[in-house]
Amino acid sequence: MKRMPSPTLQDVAQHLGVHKSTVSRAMDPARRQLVKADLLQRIETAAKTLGYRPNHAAAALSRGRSKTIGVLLPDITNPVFPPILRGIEDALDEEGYFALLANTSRPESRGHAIEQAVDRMQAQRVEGFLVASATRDNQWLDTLRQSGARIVLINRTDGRGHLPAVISDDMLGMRLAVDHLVALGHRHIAHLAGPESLSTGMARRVGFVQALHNHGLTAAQVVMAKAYAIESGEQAMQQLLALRQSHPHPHPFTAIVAANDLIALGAMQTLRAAGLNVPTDISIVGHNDMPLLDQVNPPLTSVRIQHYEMGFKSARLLLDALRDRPGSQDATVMLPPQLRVRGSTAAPRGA
Amino acid sequence: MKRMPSPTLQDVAQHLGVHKSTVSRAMDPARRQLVKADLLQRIETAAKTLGYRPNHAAAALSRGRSKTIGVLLPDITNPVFPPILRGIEDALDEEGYFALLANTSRPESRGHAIEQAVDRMQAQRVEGFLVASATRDNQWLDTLRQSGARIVLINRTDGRGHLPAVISDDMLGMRLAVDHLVALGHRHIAHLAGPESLSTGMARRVGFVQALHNHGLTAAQVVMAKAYAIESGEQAMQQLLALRQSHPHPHPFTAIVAANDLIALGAMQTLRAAGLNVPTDISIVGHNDMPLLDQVNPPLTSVRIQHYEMGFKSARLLLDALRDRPGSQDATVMLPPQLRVRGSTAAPRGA
DNA sequence: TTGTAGGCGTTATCAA
DNA sequence: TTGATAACGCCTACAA
Repeated sequence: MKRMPSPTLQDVAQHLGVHKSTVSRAMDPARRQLVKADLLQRIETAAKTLGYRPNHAAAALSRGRSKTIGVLLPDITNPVFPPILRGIEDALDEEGYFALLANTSRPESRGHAIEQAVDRMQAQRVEGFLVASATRDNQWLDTLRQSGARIVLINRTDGRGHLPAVISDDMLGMRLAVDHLVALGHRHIAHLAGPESLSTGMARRVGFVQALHNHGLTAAQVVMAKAYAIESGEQAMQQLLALRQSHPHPHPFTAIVAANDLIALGAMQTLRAAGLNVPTDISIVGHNDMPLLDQVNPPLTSVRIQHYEMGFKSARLLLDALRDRPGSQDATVMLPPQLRVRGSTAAPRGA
Repeated sequence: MKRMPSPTLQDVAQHLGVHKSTVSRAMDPARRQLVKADLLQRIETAAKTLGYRPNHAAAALSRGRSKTIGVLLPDITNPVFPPILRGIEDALDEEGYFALLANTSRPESRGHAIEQAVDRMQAQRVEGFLVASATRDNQWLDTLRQSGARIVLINRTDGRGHLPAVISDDMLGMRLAVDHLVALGHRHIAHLAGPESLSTGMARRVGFVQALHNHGLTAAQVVMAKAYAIESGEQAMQQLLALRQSHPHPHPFTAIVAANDLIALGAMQTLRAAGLNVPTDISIVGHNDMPLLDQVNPPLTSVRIQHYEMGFKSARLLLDALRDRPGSQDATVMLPPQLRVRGSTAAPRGA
């Protein structure tokens, strides 16, 4: 039959007795017009019958653009990331780009996972990076930036430097949560914070305090969960209940804002185990609005973040930056979250 | 400063006054031994100080291996796919491969989404394909196979041909579900099936009937859901209840096996709305064991599929096939599912 | 409107 | 053990 290797421009060219440059032109939408109409026609049919497929690897080498970008995220298995990734790929797809993905949180051999991934991506000559890994330890990020790489951050900001980023407005998110609870009549509200080492953990805690302040209120209590996980939520809630016992207060908290849905779910379990009812005894608001939250008992009120849009915008921002389109420099795009009110929040007892 | 483009083998070579071939050898672990020890040393330090980074695009062109494989799946946003993808990438990572991902289900311009994705992947010269898109309409898959591409299927089989595949043992899965219910005392069990157009939909329905048959039982009723979605589950359950009314039976079903968790969740909602209690009136078993199922009310008993392992094995299988290692040809690997028993199943009334 | 030549950064094959 | 040369397939000048 035919030979194994797929035909090249050269093959198509000599099949027609023309030069490969001509075929190259004919294949490029941008320069197609430079080829006479009927020749173009013949080239196209020849290409089709020979089964020609462009070799992007060769084009990449020649033009220095690989049409790939690197995406770094902790773990695609964490439900916040799939919509982000989907947004990224939908945006990249429009321009013929592919994402090279790396899950940076590996149980084994942790530590250099990120650096290795970045190395491999640079070997593949990715044109830029989308970084959703949220650790605030940034050694590698600094190195990466100094190497001149194009970078856009997702759902996190950059401590010192000013890298462009697409984030959710955590101040607003907390304001929505707090305003909702205050409107229901709550005046004593506690916060189950996320790890301070993550930028969202810190931003949401600050946002929570600020939102209360807007109402002339102060935080009833703040306890930090060790991780964004159900068990951490359980533990943190136990601490919160212990605090409540050891420091009896004339007005104990009647509502809780959690930095994350998993923390909120853990808290609900602990409350249930302690014989407290949600929402009649205590209201709870989560954060992220992950899937199936409407199916738990009670359905969890949560701050919905525009994950898909974050992914999409960040990819667009990066693509624009690669074109050196101005206006995309150092931009920090903030997306507004929305509150999804469900059954876990209600007016406090006797309100 | 230094020039923008990253240094090449040539740069490193002339920095040391040696030939680039030598540097090339020094950089390749497999041929490193052919270089004298001290020269190797000098080359390595020179490479480090110059900031040399291998250009994989060039290597790909030269060696004809891109070190990338294409992954086709409907939508990463569907919770079954993240663990599969994670498994794939963990396996690929071990060999320095990257996955190029395409979400094949696009709302707009549906139809040619898959073909376009495949085209782009072939242009990138992926070395093989991992296909988790489950439609049983296979025009494009046939074309792809005939083009000589290496393919491994995930969570689906191939109608006519015999492509290697990694699937879950759906017969066993249904047997686990049915055995569990029968052991609890159920004798009249209905099935909410998935779409017949998906291979899992069909396989699970067949498995269900077979599993009942093993006990000398026959299916109380089978209704097909239009999609793997909560709403479809609600609708299908309504049909099931209607059937139950219109055809009064001396022994109405006391348990339901759903082809999928979302269908099961929808069914639970409909049952609740109809004033029926799960599990006291009716037991329900789901399928897939998606995240947060232990948090719904009641916690859903479900057949847990080894998604991560499916991804990992499929990638390994493909990598082995690329090396022409025998034993990996036409292999169909079947992974055993497990039953996760939770609160949605109990003994039937009066048992 | 088409052809020619050279180069992108590597690897492979010889030769030295 | 190292060097020289020719691909790999495409793109971009520039020349015709």
